[in-house]
Amino acid sequence: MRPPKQLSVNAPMAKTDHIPAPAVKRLSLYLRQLETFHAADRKTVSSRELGAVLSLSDAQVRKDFAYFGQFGHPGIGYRVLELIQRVRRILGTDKTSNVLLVGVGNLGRALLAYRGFSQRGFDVVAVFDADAKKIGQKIAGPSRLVVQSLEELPGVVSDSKVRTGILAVPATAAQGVADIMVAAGIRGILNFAPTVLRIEAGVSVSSVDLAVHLEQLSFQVGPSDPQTL
Amino acid sequence: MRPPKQLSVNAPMAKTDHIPAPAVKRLSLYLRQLETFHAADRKTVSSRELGAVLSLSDAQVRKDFAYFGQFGHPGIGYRVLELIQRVRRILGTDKTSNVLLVGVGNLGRALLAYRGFSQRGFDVVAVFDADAKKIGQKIAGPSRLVVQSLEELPGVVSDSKVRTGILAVPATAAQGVADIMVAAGIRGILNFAPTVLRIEAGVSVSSVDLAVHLEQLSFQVGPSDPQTL
DNA sequence: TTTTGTGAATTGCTTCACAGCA
DNA sequence: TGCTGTGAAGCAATTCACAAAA
Repeated sequence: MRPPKQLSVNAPMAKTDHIPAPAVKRLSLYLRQLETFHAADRKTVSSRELGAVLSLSDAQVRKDFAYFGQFGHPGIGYRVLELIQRVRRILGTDKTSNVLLVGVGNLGRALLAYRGFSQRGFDVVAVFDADAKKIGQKIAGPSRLVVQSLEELPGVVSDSKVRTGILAVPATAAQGVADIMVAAGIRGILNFAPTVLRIEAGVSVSSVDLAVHLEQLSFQVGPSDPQTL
Repeated sequence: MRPPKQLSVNAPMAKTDHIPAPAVKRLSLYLRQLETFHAADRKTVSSRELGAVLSLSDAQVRKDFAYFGQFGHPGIGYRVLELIQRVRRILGTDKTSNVLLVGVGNLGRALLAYRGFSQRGFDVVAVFDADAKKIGQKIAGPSRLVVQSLEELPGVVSDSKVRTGILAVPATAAQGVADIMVAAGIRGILNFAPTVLRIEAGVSVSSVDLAVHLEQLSFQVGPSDPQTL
């Protein structure tokens, strides 16, 4: 299955045969764990170790990386720092990218205060809200962001080359704001509103529904009232 | 090297042969959509319609429900209200359940203000933080909650029959707090800290890593700088 | 040795297609 | 007719197992 495809100075992401979505999801988890290993000064790690921490088989780990090229060193394992850099490149987070946020309610403010985004290469460069009372408000913290009107969104997208937007508005407003984002040129939306967005093909949507996660737990934990039908 | 296989789900319904995890996930999405249909006064819905909204095949929808029993009516479809009730029972959200939250930072406050939880049958009955300065603070809103010390957590768990906890603390504190939760009898943890929790079998964990979702989008959208190595 | 990378085998999930019922 | 429920088929993802490399 592998033609003599040496990847040295070539092949940025050449082999996009077809990558399972679950593998891409795990890539983020590997990256996070690799960064933990790096912080602990580990130089190399084997597929077995990395898998054990994440409750995955060693074969799973190796196959996931193999979708993207040759990353490991037989007899040694994977070099932590090298693998971090290559995974970041695959995910497109090796360079910081600009994102915008719409919806400065409780959730929006929490997301703005969340340090994890900038640590992982995402920089919130503009904030919008539909509520006229919020426009002009300064966001607490070092960001110096000021809440802008939605009307200014298209201009910001083209000026700042923003490709990704975070949607933290009520469910009833989500579709309308999403339409504005897409029309302005946004190519990916991280949606926190508990509703289905209808979006044209070519634009990616990732939805996070907090209640859904609690329901999944509820199912796994089982009914508190074990009999009953 | 096999990942641990826990989960001894005690069968609430007769036919708990083995249910695919993706099917359970979709159940939450079906429920949300059914509630939307109900709000629009729809009395029945076919697998085709329900699937179309969620971008799923009709067969997928029927098979998912079939894992749990006979829900539909040939020639009619599914009765919306009846299906809502049965899905809620399956997920264990037909009766409100008590949950607790640890970590009253930005994210924790946003989660406390999120109405979605109570709408879906979850009631946050207690809030904890490790920071002595926060203990005793009242939480804004109608809940009348007061931030408590972690030392009081075990008592609250047994008194209020809390089985689920939301973890909204920094990554460095997450494992320690999780251990306290588990020791106190918590059976399910919704974890917002970007770290892997090591938890004994029999306790479920669902992790939400906000940065991971952005990374997935980043991969799907592709590099902003398409050439380059 | 240890450990990767990968074809082959296996497991699991989704779709197909149709019997049966309203 | 319209639609569900379900075995069978098809496809996708995971695990197995081993050659090759250090």
